[in-house]
Amino acid sequence: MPKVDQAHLDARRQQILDAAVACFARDGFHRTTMQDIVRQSGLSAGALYTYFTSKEAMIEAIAEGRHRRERELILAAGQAAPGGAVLQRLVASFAARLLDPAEREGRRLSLQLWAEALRNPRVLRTVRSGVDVPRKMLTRIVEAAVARGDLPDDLEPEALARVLIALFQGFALQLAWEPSAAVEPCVEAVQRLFVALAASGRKGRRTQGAALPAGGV
Amino acid sequence: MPKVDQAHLDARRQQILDAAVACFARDGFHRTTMQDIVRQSGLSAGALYTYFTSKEAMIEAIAEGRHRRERELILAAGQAAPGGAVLQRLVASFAARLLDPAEREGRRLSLQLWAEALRNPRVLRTVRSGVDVPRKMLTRIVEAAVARGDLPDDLEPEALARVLIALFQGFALQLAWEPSAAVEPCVEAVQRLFVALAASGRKGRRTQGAALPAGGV
Amino acid sequence: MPKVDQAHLDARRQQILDAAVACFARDGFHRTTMQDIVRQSGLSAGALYTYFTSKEAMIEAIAEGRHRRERELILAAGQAAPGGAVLQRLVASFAARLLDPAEREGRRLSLQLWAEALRNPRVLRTVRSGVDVPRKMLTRIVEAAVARGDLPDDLEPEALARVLIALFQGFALQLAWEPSAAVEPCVEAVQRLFVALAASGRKGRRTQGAALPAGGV
Amino acid sequence: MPKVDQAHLDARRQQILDAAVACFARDGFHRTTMQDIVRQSGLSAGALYTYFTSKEAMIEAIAEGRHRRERELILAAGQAAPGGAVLQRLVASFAARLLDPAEREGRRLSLQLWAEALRNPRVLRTVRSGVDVPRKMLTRIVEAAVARGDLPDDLEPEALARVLIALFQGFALQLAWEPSAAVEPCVEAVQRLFVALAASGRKGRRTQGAALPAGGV
DNA sequence: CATGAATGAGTGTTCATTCAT
DNA sequence: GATGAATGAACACTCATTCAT
Repeated sequence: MPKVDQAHLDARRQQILDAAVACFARDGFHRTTMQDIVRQSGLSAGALYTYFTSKEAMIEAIAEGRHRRERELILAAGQAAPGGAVLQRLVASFAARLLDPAEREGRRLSLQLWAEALRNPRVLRTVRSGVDVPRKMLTRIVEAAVARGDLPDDLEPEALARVLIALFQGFALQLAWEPSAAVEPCVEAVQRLFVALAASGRKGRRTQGAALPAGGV
Repeated sequence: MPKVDQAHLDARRQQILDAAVACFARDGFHRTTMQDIVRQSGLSAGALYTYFTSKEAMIEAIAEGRHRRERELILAAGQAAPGGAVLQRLVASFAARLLDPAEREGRRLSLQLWAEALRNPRVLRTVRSGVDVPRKMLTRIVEAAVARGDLPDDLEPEALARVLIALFQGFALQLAWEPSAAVEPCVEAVQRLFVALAASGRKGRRTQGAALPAGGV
Repeated sequence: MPKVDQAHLDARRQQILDAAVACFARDGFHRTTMQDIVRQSGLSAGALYTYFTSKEAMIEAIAEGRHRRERELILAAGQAAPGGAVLQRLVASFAARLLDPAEREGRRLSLQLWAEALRNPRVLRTVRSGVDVPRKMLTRIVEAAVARGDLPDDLEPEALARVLIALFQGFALQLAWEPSAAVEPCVEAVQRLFVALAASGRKGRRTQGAALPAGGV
Repeated sequence: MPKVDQAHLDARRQQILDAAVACFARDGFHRTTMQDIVRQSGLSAGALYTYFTSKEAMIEAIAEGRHRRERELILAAGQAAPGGAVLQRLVASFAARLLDPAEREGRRLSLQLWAEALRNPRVLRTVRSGVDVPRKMLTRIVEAAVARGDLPDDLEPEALARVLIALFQGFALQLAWEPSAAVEPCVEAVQRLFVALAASGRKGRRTQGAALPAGGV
């Protein structure tokens, strides 16, 4: 009986998603035809529709997958770096992803998803939840830093969280258009900004960030 | 008498571009049909092709127009605010555009263009030049601030320029998905970051930014 | 300006409908592809969709056209034959259509429509209205005959109307499957049935139908 | 041990046909997918093809089954009512089937088959033989009635047989589109027609039909 | 210059059928 | 015998573009 095991089904599904991701990152959603994905996946048109009800559903599944992973990475980063210097460590972890060439495809895909979100409410929901969860976590981290006296207490923690996200996505954009852009100095600049902010809140003390190596990305 | 004066031609061309912008911002490039633009513009299909050789050409013209205006705005902002506190004034000017509801359509359109840039080399060139020119200008402004001693001299001016652009575009993204997002506190946070950075470079002096009103956007 | 006149548009529409009728009568609705109609009509796929929003819409338009014509024919037949012997004349007019070889395509098409009516509520409505109107007219004719004493007064006029319709459609079916079937003797038999019924209601009088020539179809 | 007894095979075959009949009557042949029948039958796609070589073969098997049963019913009706008043009894037996709500599905199916017959020669042959056999039997019955003097001797027996069939199928059509149509008065009218015809052949005698109860369906 | 009917290659999707397990 | 995942040729329909008027 070809009642194939779940692992096989999952593998096929992933095979299709991988092919779709490759096509979408290369050509965008709308310039990618189902035939492109058929060719890329090595499967048949019919097979694609056994696993996904439509091209749209594929886009949504990819958005979902990407943003779930996004959330997991950021939650892991947040938990891995408790106590002082969390923000710097988070920035460093963001930076690492920006610099990873293996993430280039993903960044192109994200950009497509961001644009798609304006038209597809399902994608919008996914994109927003992929941003909301990190924001909440970053907000809590900032709150903790403020409580410890590592950051001034007269600014909104959520605003700072949004600033971090804007920076991350803004650099992702610049890298998408210009993969050779030099991000390291930017990361350094961002670190300096946060170190300076931290210092501005604790006049007399040594800044915590000073403990980090200079280019500590 | 097909001879028609240039003003008429320009007006027609703009009429088409306006219609196209409205459609593209609403539905994205690929979900907008030429018929949509025909309807929106009140002209005929044939007329569209008298002024633009293809849909692609329309997208490129729009990209070109948007980024020319972008460059002009930022150059104006840079020239209008020479001397001390330029950075803060620039951030304030960015913020004003982010907060302007009339710019919402433009932000949606930009997002579409950013995604399109990944596929269309002409659009990519336009988008990049729309970012490069401001970056160069910002770099010079930062260099001047460093020279004046308003910013630490051990960070790359261009990196700081990129940080500013990343912030602006990052917030544009967040606003595109969530138009009701509270940006003012974020702008305030950004101002604080730059004020702190400025202060960190001049231990003994009064920070230049302190002269700005607290929520000085 | 290719703003073509209404006559041209109507002609084109009819050209498409004619092609569709030919295909549908030959192959049925579901075995006819749009490409078949494209070929048959000599137009392009796109042109078809300028005039009809879908294949379904074409079927409905054809149903509508057929049944409008049906109604008109029967109303004309009813009005053309007032007074005595109306029923016989009506039967003769039905028979003439059944015997007309030019109607063969139409009968095949009707059969397709009858089957389609079971699935498509719009077609059902059209088919039913194509039957209801004639039935009402026939009912009134029978009522008049009863009033004149040409038919017994103890049977429901509408029932007799339904009998006539059943006969007509039943023979249309038999002819669709077996175009060479001999209908004339059947028509004669039907005439005899109605003559006999008329006679049974007026014991003493000469039957009106007897005035008709023996094979008077 | 794929060896399975014949009863099992027959049951499976019937299970599939029942499911197919239900689907076809509901949705028509072309709108019914094999998956629909798979679901309805509770079997697998593969199983269907163990018992039938194609969807077409299933339609033909159903046509065959229906028309065999049809023939049997009518033969039984003819044999069960020998002697006088056969025609009335036959009409009554037809009417009983028309009025049986359990036959509604069958009528819808027949209508599909009639339309399909125009395209599929095998189905056409089956449909025609499903009509030919009854017609021959009816013809013989009419001939006997004529011989007995119960019907005029100057009309073709086969024509009268065709009239009966046309009536039966014509009413089946009307009921398929309008299940609530009142057939009883129509049956009564048909009976009256035949009684009158019988009477017209035997001026002086009591009509045979008069022995039947008034609404004797 | 303007029109809009016409084009036809290309799209996403379906579904009868097969066959490895 | 039974399964159901896989196939791929078709399908209805779209839409950027053209060109006769």
